[in-house]
Amino acid sequence: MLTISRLAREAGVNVETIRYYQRRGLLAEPVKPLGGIRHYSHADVSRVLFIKAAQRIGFTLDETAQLLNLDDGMHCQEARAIAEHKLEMVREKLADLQRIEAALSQLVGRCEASRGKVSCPLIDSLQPTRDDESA
Amino acid sequence: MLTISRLAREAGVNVETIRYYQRRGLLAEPVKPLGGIRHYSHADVSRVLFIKAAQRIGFTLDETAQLLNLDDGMHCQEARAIAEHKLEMVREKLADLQRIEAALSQLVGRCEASRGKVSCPLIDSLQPTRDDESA
DNA sequence: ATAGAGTCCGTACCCCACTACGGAGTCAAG
DNA sequence: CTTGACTCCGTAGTGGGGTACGGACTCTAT
Repeated sequence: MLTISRLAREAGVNVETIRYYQRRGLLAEPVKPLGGIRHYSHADVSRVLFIKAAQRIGFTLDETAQLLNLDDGMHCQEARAIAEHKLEMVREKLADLQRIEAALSQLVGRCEASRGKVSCPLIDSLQPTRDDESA
Repeated sequence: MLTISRLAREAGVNVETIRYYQRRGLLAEPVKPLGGIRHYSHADVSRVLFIKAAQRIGFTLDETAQLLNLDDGMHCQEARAIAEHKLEMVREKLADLQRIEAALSQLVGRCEASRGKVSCPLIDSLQPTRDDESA
């Protein structure tokens, strides 16, 4: 069982961040033993680490809250709809990242050989294939 | 050749956003023909689309500016150092996304079958493998 | 020649995700 | 039983990434 400051330290965030996540509903506030001090578990550490990881890959706190709800368990119909939507987002991000990865690693490779100026077709790597809108 | 508002429309952003990116140095300001109006190219559209895609996968504008520098071309030594660093970030994000993808698609699969409550080990999917810190 | 739409530029404002601060309470060590 | 570190809670401030606004200018179309 951890105090709030240990939870924060183990998760690599500020104490205030924990309290902020509680206000936002991403983290439950443990019951306070009548005028005392709240206790946290290692599951809370994992939860905060997850939130931080989700943010790094571009999810907002609201989106992350939805992911956490899926983890917490909910009824199938709802869960499935949300999961499918998130899955779509995830796959788009994944595809973009893979294209960036390819472009960057090519650049590194070219740099190994050449000794002048080099550039990297990064911008092109992420252009939407325009089958749609022909304006 | 485009006006600023067409550039903005084609890239799906606000005119003010274009000007903001110029101030931040992510987009060059085309020369203004003496008391006239600036013109933009389709390359600028691509550039803005790239910025937006980079943001979706969790890069800040400063990081995105670095990626754009790589695209613009720079000297090998510098380029390579930056590219390798970004590549590392990209691969971490990729790994996290792949883990989330696996967890989500499992959840969707389970939902197909069951009809009660389901949950999804999302949090666990992103836990850092703790070889380090043994406190 | 003038109306209306668009541009230019500066400044101010907004939302999100924190982060800091301050006063009151708690708790363990000396 | 006091001191010092920590907790609790509310409220205020910060930085990133825009967004809005307003006045002067410019560029067509009529």
